[in-house]
Amino acid sequence: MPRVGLSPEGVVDAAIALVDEEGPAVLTLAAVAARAGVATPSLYKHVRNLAELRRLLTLRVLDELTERLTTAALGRSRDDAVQALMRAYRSYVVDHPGRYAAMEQAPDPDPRLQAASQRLLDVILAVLRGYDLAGADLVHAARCFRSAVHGFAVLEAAGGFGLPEDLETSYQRLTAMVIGGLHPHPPSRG
Amino acid sequence: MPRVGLSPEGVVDAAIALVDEEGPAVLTLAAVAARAGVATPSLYKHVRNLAELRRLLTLRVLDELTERLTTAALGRSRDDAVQALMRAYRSYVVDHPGRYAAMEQAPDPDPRLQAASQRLLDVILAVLRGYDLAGADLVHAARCFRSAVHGFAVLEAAGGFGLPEDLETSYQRLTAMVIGGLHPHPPSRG
DNA sequence: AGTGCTGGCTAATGAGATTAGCTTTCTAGC
DNA sequence: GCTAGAAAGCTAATCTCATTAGCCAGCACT
Repeated sequence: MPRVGLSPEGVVDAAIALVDEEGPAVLTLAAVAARAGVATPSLYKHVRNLAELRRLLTLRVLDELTERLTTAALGRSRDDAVQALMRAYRSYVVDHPGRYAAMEQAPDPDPRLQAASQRLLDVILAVLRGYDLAGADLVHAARCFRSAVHGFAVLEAAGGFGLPEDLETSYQRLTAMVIGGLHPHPPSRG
Repeated sequence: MPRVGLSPEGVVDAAIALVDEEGPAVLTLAAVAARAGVATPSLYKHVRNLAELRRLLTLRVLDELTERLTTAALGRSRDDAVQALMRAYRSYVVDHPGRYAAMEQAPDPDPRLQAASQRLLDVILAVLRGYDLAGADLVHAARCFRSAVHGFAVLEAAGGFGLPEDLETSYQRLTAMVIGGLHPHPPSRG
């Protein structure tokens, strides 16, 4: 039997293609093996087990996302940069909803994942530092940013927005809300 | 063998207790059966299958959440109500992170689930109507609210906020951000 | 041509979901 | 109290999938 020439990256490629096409629920070693043209046990020559494959998948997605965010933020600052970041984030999710939904949520002690999360966070922090934020305020702002953006992403990727109103418009409102939250607040009228 | 006196509700109770204690990953029929003191196949007398159990779990969580939000919003309006809603939402997640994380995300055609989602949405819409929002604007506002609140909830329930800064403070900032987004915007300074 | 590593395979084990079919416990009605 | 039938449990069996063990061929380098 001719060798397929698989590699850890190739296995992740197959897994990514799979979840892109059929959603995160069908991510099994059996399905990945079938798509890679190989028997299931052969995958173990490249990845330790299913959990590891999930981890590598998450890593890949985090890196792709960071790449897009970095590119989008380059040469921009403050509101302009926040807007670019948010646009880039959603464009990734819209382009690859299955991939985004397949990402692991639980915190993972794997240092590669920690590093990837940190890189993603760093891009966000770099942009937020453009406002006069420091220390704890910067952390709180980053959490607010992530909550809004990730919340929208999860809901959209999972098909959680049922109504027909335009999602692009909703996202613009969300963007305005986030940007508004980064500026000093006028007195509220209740 | 004496009957355990199980019921669909009892099975869901066991599943809830399980995910509360050990997280969403261990939700299997085998584990639920063990906790209920019954052999795995016996569960099929009460729920059609694992997917159905997940659905019932989600339904239960949605209803509990709606109950809390409804109580919190009663007698309040506008910023006061939004604040109460958000506080109640997070308190539920903090009280039962496993339960929240175990909820199904994918849209489900089951009419019971659709109805439960609608009830939850209705509470939010009722509060947001206190601002001068109508039609599409109301929908966009509700989506922003859900994104922020659900995003924070998911990240917190999954342990996604690694840094030591106070989460309560972060959530207050998020609340301020959401409320700010519901008021007319002052001109931005970039 | 020879050797060793590597990637692929088959066989086997074990968990978990699901189905079939049997048995026992309640409950209602007599 | 006695019994028929439904309901609720159980065991046995099947299927899918993850994982491990152990075998064999292709490839790289001598």
